[in-house]
Amino acid sequence: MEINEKLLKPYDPTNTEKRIYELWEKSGFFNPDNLPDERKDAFTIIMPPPNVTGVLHMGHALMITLEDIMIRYKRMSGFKTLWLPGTDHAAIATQSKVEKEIQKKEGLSRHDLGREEMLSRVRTFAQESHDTIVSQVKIMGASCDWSREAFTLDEKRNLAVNTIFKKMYDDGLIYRGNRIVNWDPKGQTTISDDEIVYQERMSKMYTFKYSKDFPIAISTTRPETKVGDVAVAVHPEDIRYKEFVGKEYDLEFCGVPIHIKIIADSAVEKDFGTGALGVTPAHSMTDWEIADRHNLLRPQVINEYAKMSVGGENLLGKKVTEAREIVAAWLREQNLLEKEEDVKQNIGTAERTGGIIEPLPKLQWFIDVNKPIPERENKTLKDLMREPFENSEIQIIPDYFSKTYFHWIENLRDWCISRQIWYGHRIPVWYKNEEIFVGIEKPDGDDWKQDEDTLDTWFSSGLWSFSTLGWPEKTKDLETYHPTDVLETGYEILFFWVARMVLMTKYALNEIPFKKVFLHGTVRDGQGRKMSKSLGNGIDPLDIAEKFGADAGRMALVVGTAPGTDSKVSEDKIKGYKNFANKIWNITRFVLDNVSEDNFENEVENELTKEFKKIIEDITADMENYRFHLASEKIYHFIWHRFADELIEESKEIIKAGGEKAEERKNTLVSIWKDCLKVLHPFMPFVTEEIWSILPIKDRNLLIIEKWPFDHAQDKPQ
RNA sequence: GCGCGAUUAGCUCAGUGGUAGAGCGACCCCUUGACGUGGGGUAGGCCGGGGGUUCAAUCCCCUCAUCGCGCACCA
Repeated sequence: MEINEKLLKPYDPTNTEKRIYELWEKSGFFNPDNLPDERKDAFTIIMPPPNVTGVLHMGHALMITLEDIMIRYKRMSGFKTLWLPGTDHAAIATQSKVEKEIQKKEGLSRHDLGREEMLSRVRTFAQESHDTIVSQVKIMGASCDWSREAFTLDEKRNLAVNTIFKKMYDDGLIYRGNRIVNWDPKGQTTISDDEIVYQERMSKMYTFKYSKDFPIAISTTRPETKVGDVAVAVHPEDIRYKEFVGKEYDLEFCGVPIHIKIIADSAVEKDFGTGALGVTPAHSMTDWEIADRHNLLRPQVINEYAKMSVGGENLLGKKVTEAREIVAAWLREQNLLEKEEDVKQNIGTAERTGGIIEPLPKLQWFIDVNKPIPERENKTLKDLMREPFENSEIQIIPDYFSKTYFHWIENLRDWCISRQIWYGHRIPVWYKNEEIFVGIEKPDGDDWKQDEDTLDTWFSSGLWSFSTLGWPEKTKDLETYHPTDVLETGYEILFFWVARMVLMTKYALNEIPFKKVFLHGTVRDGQGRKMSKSLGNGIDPLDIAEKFGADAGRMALVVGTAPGTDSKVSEDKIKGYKNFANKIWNITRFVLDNVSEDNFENEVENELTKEFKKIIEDITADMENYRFHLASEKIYHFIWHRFADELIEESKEIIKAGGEKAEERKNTLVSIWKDCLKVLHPFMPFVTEEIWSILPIKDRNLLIIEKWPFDHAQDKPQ
């Protein structure tokens, strides 16, 4: 057969991939509305929206690869496939990134710029970042429906956010309260428990008495907070202290008058330190809860800038770290210090700014996770998050992650959703004198002033599975594609995101958001280190696509990477799959070189095609069961080491000898090779599509909509 | 402290209740018209230790050790 000129040179992914992607986009097949035939069953994945904080990294590349594999496989299997892409405004992450840049380049803070100017700067940055991300997603070969693209902060999503906020407020699930929160003094905002990163540091533990006359010694690593103490708590069964419980003392501690009551509370560990806990309600989560139980005062002694807000000249206005030294020195001087020891301590820092978290009481908005919801059979939001996993409506892959999930739910506290930043969904609450209005839009009349705060970015992310489909409107999309089939994401955001999507979706629609959660691990460098800017060991997916082709990068990411486990990627590994792309290029050349167009028309069945059918059956089972790491390896292995190394090698003799056997062999090669390309297509879409376009097939479709070569509808209804 | 995972060839990792697998690397051979981005071959593993269940365990159970991760935190 006459050979296509392209095949005479080695495979060139760089030029091919771009052209092929345009071909797919033009075909319209990314959009399920345009798919041929009657397709009844939908298969839906909503893409976890990358943050508009910069560019894509290998983790995104893995996510896109896995989702694209699922979507392409299902599209070829006759499903009405929707893969809906989008991006996340990532409120605090994006704003703090832009703030840092402005600070660095212009020496200005956001307050120097003002709310409107700052927001406009952030929006510009977000737009640029968005454009970059979209082009990168395309380079990876993602067959997602761009006509339905969404953004967590666009108008439609804002309507969804405000609608559900109002609903939760009306149901009493959202409340405004003065409670202790995690305050980030550096970012000047609250953050949720999940945005805290604990760092181990050495610090000093001081054991001392408030005064000479006080009967009990206490231990602390934060003596400066002790000017805010209102009680000393001991365990109810601690005989050492029983006689003191109930007594009250008026003292002066480092120049500040304090009133201490001795109380018994079982939250206190008898064996820790002196077994007595100085209770500082305003600056410790545990102590706040103790104060709740014992009805204690909660004097605040530290302000939003992590400086002392009480005391005389010696303390007032001092940073907490300075105040710590001052109080310690005072204790030594007064001879009150009994012990001073070095201890390891986990210190909470803000994920985005690195600021040391200062627990403070603040007036904020919260979601109550323990309140019964009448229209949900009096279940709590916690219940709604837990149940779909308990009764297997939602399955996590790999399933051992469900244990981690349950563990997290158990420890869940009310979710603080208000943030003192500007970029994000503004809280849909308006105030006028003593009045408060919660609604989807600004109320009529003048003088209404909207709440200054914005919502935690995970609030809008939690709606993602249905806000993207048009909710609160009753759309056709919502009816067709919800609940979605798979949520594919990294295990590190199981709590941040997965749990919150379940919460929001169960609450808003009384449906699960997805049937399966497929978790992937972290992509590490060849030595197993996390890729990071500071280490400079990051691999840029774009460089990879440029150098080796996106197909090669995709294979390197997915072969052998079991769900939920971390993987290592090196350029060597990727290079191997570039070679593989070239291999199948040359296999095609051999096949076309040795067969005629007639061989493409002939049906054939023999031992070899039967053997191959078994392989496809096996691979299909892997695809159905989300074992893409095995499926990809199997087709790779078959093509290279069975088809090329053995079948082609022995074909040389057979074809040379000629006759009937030669013809049958040619038919066999063509038949198997066509199906190899189909099976490989979800993994290496570009090179397979390119080769498909070269094969002499009559009435050819694009490979993207060719039928998967195994009819599992009869064998394995999934 | 509680929980989860890992421990398999030199390296990176799959995998299965029935005499151990891949990729890369190493060594030897092949400069044969699809491809040297190639082909053929060789070496190399008491499948972390100990115990148990079983006719049979790398796989299931218990336990220990080491590493990693998550959560909670001790004030």
